[in-house]
Amino acid sequence: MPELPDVETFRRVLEKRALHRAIAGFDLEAPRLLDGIDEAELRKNLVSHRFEATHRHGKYLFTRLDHGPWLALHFGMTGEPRPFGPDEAPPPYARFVIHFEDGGHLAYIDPRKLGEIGLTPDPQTFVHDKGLGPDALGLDWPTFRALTQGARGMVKPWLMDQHHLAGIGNIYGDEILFQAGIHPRRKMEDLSEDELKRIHQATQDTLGLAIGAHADPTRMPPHFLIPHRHKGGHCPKCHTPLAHTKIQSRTSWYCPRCQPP
DNA sequence: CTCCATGTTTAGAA
DNA sequence: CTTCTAAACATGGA
Repeated sequence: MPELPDVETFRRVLEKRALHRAIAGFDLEAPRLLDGIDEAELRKNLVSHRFEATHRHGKYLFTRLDHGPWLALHFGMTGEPRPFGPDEAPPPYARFVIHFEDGGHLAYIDPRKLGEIGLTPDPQTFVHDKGLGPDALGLDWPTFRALTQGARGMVKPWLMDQHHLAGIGNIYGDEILFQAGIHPRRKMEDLSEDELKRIHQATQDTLGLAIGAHADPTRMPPHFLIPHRHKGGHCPKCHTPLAHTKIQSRTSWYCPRCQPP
């Protein structure tokens, strides 16, 4: 699930459930998740401290500790934060569980262990070091247009490249191009100003509506592609059977009528 | 058993 | 140098 709307939803969960609570300790079942730090360093930075703020950039979630540094979380393909109570058992696939002194817990669940847990002095430094582009949400048209200047290659991979824009993955890349009426294999250098504008608008609208739906596919607006992007699915706008193709070894779903080549 | 999966990185081909 | 493809990572679900 973790693309920008999912991670924004996670951020709101942490904002409500993880701040200002003293950390008693943690269990780390999958040390491979650590990125650039070891368990001892993580322990030194978390234990007896508390989270005081949250921030999101693209698919990364940050929480600031009371002594300055930020915990940086990436959720891979299957990661998700999940708070649970003092008398509850940890959820399945809890790879990293923070225990608060008040008895509550915060689990980081990740069946496939493709996520990342790290520390950074601040999100700006982190974003710079990773070479991430600006956050896809809230990007204005002049900035978006400037980013696309000189861009080449297929539009879908361009949108999904975190160095251009941060936050769009395979699912929302399809959704944005569907809403914009652009075929995923169209080339950046062939897109008109009007088409780029449609992609920009669709990006803002799609991400905003998805966040409004708490990134829950069952709560997406009726004109969304997401609930239909599977075998036998039809276009929610014109009812044409959906088509799919492999782009960069990922499946892209689109409507062959609303998104002509 | 086989195929597919929301991400990122990397090797190799073109 | 850039673009594109395939695969690897680890694991579960259909």
